Amino acid sequence: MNENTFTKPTESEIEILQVLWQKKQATVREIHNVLALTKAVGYTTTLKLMQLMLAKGLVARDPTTRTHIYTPALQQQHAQQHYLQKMITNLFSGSSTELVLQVLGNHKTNMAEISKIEKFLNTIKTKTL
Amino acid sequence: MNENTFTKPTESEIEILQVLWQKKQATVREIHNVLALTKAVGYTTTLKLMQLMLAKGLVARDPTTRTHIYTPALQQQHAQQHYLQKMITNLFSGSSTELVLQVLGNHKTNMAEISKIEKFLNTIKTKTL
DNA sequence: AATTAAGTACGAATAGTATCGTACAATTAG
DNA sequence: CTAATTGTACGATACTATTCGTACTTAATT
Repeated sequence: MNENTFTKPTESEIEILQVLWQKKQATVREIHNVLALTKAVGYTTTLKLMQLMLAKGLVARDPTTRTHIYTPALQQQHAQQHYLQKMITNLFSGSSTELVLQVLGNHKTNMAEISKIEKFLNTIKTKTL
Repeated sequence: MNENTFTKPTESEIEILQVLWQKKQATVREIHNVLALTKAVGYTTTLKLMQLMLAKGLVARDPTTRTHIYTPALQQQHAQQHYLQKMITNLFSGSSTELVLQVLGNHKTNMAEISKIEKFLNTIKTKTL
């Protein structure tokens, strides 16, 4: 698997990646414990999924230790871009601005965050001019 | 199917809904023609999908005419919110602001759109104060 | 009226995803 | 040293989604 090729993770795989992105690395047990907090799933199911993800090149692992340690092999930002693009196309008729407005309208955003966004808009402006 | 119950459309179903949301209403043939522009798919496949969507309550149709006319039964905004929420949770570690910044960074946004966003941020500000 | 064209209905095959039981291996506890 | 515990490997199964062929129906054309 070439690292430029984006292998689309399934929904379950994204849940696992999400944990890996946050922890940087984790064992199957650790990931399973996190998933088990929000849904009923057997340990071997998580294990199997991660083995499949390894085959797809979505994760890497250190097999030298008895308990394998997994790391994400797909950058979070790559996945973010892929799914954002798909979402803009299929759900927002191609308008990224509509998506932004929808998010801002539906989620509490505090002052610090608003400032961050405003600051970012200003840098875009200077480039646009 | 109760209208408060959100039946999660599959990916193919969203593609069909996208066409319906834009056209407001359409026949199977019309939708199929649009889908055929971007992917190879048989007419009866599209038909079958739409019949399944009818059963799920994702679309409605007027069967009094020979060629049934379909309308979306799921509001675009509801689908948008559902998938945005999921995306924020699974791909952006729960941070809607991160998502906004990512979108703004990856998509050309012209002055008119920037202003629209800034205006919206200002209305949020007054509510936050 | 008969033929062709355009439509719906739906069973069945295929493909993709998720789930878990069981076998086996290695480590740890007694 | 033997048991129990904890881990990996992987086949089998169930579930979900997608695809399309074929039968049938209705309308239009000749």
